[in-house]
Amino acid sequence: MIDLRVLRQDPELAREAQRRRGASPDLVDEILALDETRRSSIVAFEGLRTQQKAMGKQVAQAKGDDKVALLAQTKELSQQVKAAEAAQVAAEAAFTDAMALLPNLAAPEAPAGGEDDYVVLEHVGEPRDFAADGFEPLDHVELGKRLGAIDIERGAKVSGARFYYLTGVGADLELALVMMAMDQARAAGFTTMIPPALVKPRAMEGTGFLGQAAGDVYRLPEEDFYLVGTSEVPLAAYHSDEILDVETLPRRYVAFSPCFRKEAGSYGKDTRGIFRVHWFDKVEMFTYTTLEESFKEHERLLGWEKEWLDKLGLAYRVIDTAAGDLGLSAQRKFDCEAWIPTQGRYRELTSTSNCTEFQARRLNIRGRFPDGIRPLATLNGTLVAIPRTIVAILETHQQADGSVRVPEALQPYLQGRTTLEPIA
RNA sequence: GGAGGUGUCGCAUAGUGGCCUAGUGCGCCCGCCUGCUAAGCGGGUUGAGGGUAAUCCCCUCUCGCGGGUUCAAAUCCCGCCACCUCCGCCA
Repeated sequence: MIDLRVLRQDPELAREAQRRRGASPDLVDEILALDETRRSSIVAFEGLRTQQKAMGKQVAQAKGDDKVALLAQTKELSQQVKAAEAAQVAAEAAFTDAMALLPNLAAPEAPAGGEDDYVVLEHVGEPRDFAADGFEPLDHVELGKRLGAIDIERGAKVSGARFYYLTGVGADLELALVMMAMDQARAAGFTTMIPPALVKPRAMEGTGFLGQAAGDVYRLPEEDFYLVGTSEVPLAAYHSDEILDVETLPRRYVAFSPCFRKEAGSYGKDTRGIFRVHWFDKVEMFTYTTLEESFKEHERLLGWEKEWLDKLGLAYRVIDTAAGDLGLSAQRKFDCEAWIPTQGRYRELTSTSNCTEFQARRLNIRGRFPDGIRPLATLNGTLVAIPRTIVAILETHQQADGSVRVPEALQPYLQGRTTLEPIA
């Protein structure tokens, strides 16, 4: 939810933001009209309620015939109050529903347009030149098989398409990556968290995942639970309905959790291997801070993501996502895309979003400032999404004999192994 | 899953239909007093929304949440949620 005051004072700002996302600006005017209706219904209700309270006092003190007469009057007034209250509740709901549809206002710096209108901010490292090394790179599916690291056939047998087992050194690799990521985050001052992966609708709705992304979310209708697609959800909802002292900010959390995604609408995309799957584990960074600080914090989160990819020896580029590709909650988003040798292109490995006060308004997360109470800003950033990172590592660091070199920083977490060798 | 209990303004409590505009104590904040501190004295101290551009002021809502009964609900009734105790089941 965006700031209603801003919307009232400068609706053109919001209309323009909608246009830059490729969305309709009419929603803004719809909301303003509903806000007017809502306010007049409040005035009407409060007036009647004040009358009712005054008469209630008279009734309490009156006796005999006076009381009987007063009761007849208050009875009628009571009906009016009820009607006015119902009208007010309805107006409020109509307003809130419309407001929930309005995405965050994209940052002025975010490029206008859709998915393909991103701006490349920088390239780090050079894609590996396999021609110079004198061999054709294998893809991660083949490498995973030879190393005994990834079992896709049995994943499909047990759970279906887009499922997999990490086995042997593959499983070791996940645990190593998780520990290494946690160590980096802990050193940066993050509090380690293991959050629930099943959440109630409020948490999902509040983080903005029941908007356009709703089709991608698994739901347990029997219990009215959702399976989270990212630990951003339980981390954002962690402080819902709380007022945090501003001196305790920023609050930085890093969570390990499974992530579940239907991947609806991506039929035929990335069907080979474990690049796009229904379930994976992820280590996610999350920050609560002030709106003013959020922009610098966003840069810091990006910095930690880059530090991470640097340590893994991956070539990547950083993109500034276009307004239309921001999702409901984000004001600005940077993606780090690593070079995947057998795909011959850069693919998203991590993503960091500044949601400004958008999620905080929906989840009622506020800060106590010297001059009052205001919503906080929330930000999130991937440290490591396991399968994609494994894909990038295996393909990038493979050697002619089918073995894979282990990046130096990762070696201590893999029992000192410097290479992963094919089995049998 | 079953039985019972509890849920009031940061904490602890009072409040069994109208004088509750929710009292009191503790804590906290401001001031006074005071060699310093403590004590004492006075005032303030939930949050949301509306009137307003407004940190003043006025009003409405807020006693776990949602319904209902009533002219009137913290109080009575129903449903839900959370926590506690016990039983069952289970990794």
